[in-house]
Amino acid sequence: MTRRYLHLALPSPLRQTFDYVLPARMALPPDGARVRVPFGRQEQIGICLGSSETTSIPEDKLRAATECLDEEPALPPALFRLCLWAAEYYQHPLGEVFDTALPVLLRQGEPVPAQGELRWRMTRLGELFPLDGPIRRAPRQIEALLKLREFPEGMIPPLLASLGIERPTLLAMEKKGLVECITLTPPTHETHVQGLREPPLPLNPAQALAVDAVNARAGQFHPFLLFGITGSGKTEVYLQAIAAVLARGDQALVLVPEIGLAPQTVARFRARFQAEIAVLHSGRNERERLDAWRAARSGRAGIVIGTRSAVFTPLARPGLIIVDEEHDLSFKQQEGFRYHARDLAVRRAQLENVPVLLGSATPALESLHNAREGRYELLELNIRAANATLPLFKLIDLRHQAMKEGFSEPLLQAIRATLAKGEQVLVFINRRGFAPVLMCHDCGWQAQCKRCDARPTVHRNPARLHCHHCGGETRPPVQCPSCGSTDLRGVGLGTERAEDFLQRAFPKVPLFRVDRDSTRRKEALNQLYHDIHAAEAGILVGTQMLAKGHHFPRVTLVALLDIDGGLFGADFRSAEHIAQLIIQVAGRAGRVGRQGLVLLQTRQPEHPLLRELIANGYAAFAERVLDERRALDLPPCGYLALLRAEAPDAERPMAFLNAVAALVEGDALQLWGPVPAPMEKRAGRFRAHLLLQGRRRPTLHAGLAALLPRIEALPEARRVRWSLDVDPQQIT
DNA sequence: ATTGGTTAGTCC
DNA sequence: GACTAACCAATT
Repeated sequence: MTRRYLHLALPSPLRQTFDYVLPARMALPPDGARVRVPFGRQEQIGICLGSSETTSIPEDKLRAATECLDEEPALPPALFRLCLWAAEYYQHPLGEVFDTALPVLLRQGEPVPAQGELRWRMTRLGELFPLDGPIRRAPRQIEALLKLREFPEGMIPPLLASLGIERPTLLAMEKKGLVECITLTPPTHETHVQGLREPPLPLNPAQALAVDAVNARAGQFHPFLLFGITGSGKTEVYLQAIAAVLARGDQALVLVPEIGLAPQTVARFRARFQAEIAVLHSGRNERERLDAWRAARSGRAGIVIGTRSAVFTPLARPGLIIVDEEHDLSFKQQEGFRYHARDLAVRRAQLENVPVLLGSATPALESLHNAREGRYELLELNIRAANATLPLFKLIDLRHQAMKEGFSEPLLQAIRATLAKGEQVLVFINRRGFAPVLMCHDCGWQAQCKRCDARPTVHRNPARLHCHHCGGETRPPVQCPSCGSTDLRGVGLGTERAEDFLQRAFPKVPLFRVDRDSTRRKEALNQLYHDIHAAEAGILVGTQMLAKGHHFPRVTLVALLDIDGGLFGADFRSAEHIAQLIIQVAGRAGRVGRQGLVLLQTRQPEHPLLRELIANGYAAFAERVLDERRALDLPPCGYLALLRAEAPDAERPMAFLNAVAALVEGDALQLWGPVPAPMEKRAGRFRAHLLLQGRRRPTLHAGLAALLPRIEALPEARRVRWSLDVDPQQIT
């Protein structure tokens, strides 16, 4: 009899598979099933990739698999193939890809189907057992036997306990073979509840067109880009497209940015649909995640809403995938397996044969490019719902302006006028804390983080120097360590200082600060939103948090205090990101029939991209940026991968990357670097990177696939922590 | 002499 | 990544 060998992916950073002997007692596991195996001197759970009758591993190294955990694969075929594809595309070890795709409890060996209900039931012997036989001196057992004969389907433990039948009695009877304990396995495929709780809202023609377009592609792969200005009713398009999916008995998967999964988002879905909604985000514990995962896989949940990693949730009957705010950076995992959930969602839709809908008011240039090249169908929503007009943009030239704590006089006048009308003002600053730098007024000394090449931010209440890069906190010095002066001052502007200043400038006006520090406490954010809605005139000061998701109907003036940093960032995507931020923040204003005003303070009022954005909108801006990208072969018109390395000293990362650079032959891949990272030292480690550029996607990928085994073989590779980032979003 | 820190090699 | 053996060093 020939032996079979299993090929397994194990959860380790090794880019290879491992072969094990399939023991005679074990049935052949299907692809995607979990198999427990000995690995080194410990045990691991691997994923089955297939089997064969031969192996290249010498006999003395081979070991036998311990057990198979799944009759049906833990990862259904489409997801299994998505993982294989992703491992290849991102050049990441397959075992770690599976690790990301599966809930932690499944990786630890929990069964895939939900644990069934426990029941005690009579056996065949028990049915026929004479009561005057050997049992006659055990009255409790007789009592139990009589009761169980009334319930041939078995009885649940609480019911037995209520009748005074105890567990020890049952265990004794089990030993004699009179009763047995069974678990009822729930059906693997369930159907979700259908129907609406509330009627759909009426659609404008553009929305109706979008819903019809998506519905027309049911059951086939077709990517859509829903480009809808803020307030144009994208969510209603999602809801009605989902309604059609549910009516067919299928399921919808909705991916949202990390911040987007606020309770009110889920509440809106729950209010509309009767179907069970499985919610997956970082705030849920492992048990809740597994429950949601099972509800999705069994088909019981009609809708699955989740953040990035929810793209790996199995669906019994997939019908539609939606990625809301598809431009959002939180869809890209920034460590370990650096996948992009939006891109995987498109690939998954292809494997599942379902349409995929990417929605945004400020689409990523990648997506706009795909739409322009005809790979995605563009659906546009240009009209704001509820008769709201678009806000008016104005630049405030900060040159030759007297400034008060970051506020120019024209801005203060506009704030005053808005408050006088009983309306609200939103002040956006992309920096939390009091001031970004602590400086000595006498000698110019600046506080420096010990573990990073960065200056810690000054915070008040409590007074702290807080490094936002490593999380380190210290007490601010009383005296300058350099000259001994006590005149240490915070320089620059953060949300705390703006709050301080505005409180003094407008003492009678309610003021709300919205940033990570003011909303750290659970429920604090909801309370803030509630208070803001309840207030009349008022000022909101905050960071990016104000730009995402939530809408403030009373805000008619939006002020962005300093956009110049974003316009000239180190990253080639800086302009794109600041434009998205400007449009998203502006979108918070003026929806209730009142014209909103957006004021941008800048020292670069002539900046051509900025002028294009505020004069002609995001689409026109994007066209110009795309032209620039094309000229430089930058994404989405060229393709990048970033090889990062870090170590406790500055030499080893550079030595490693130089060794890698020496491996690259031919001119298919252009190399940029290696160079130290923009912030070389971070959290006590020195970082450097090497950028690889290919003019075409297949060129880049072929180059990477050839390069990786050779990188792994480098002795320098063992002396650094290195990682490859395919399609990097942030070059930092 | 011990222990602690680093390095290189293995894991089917 | 987890683990181990081997090596070197400076602390009892």
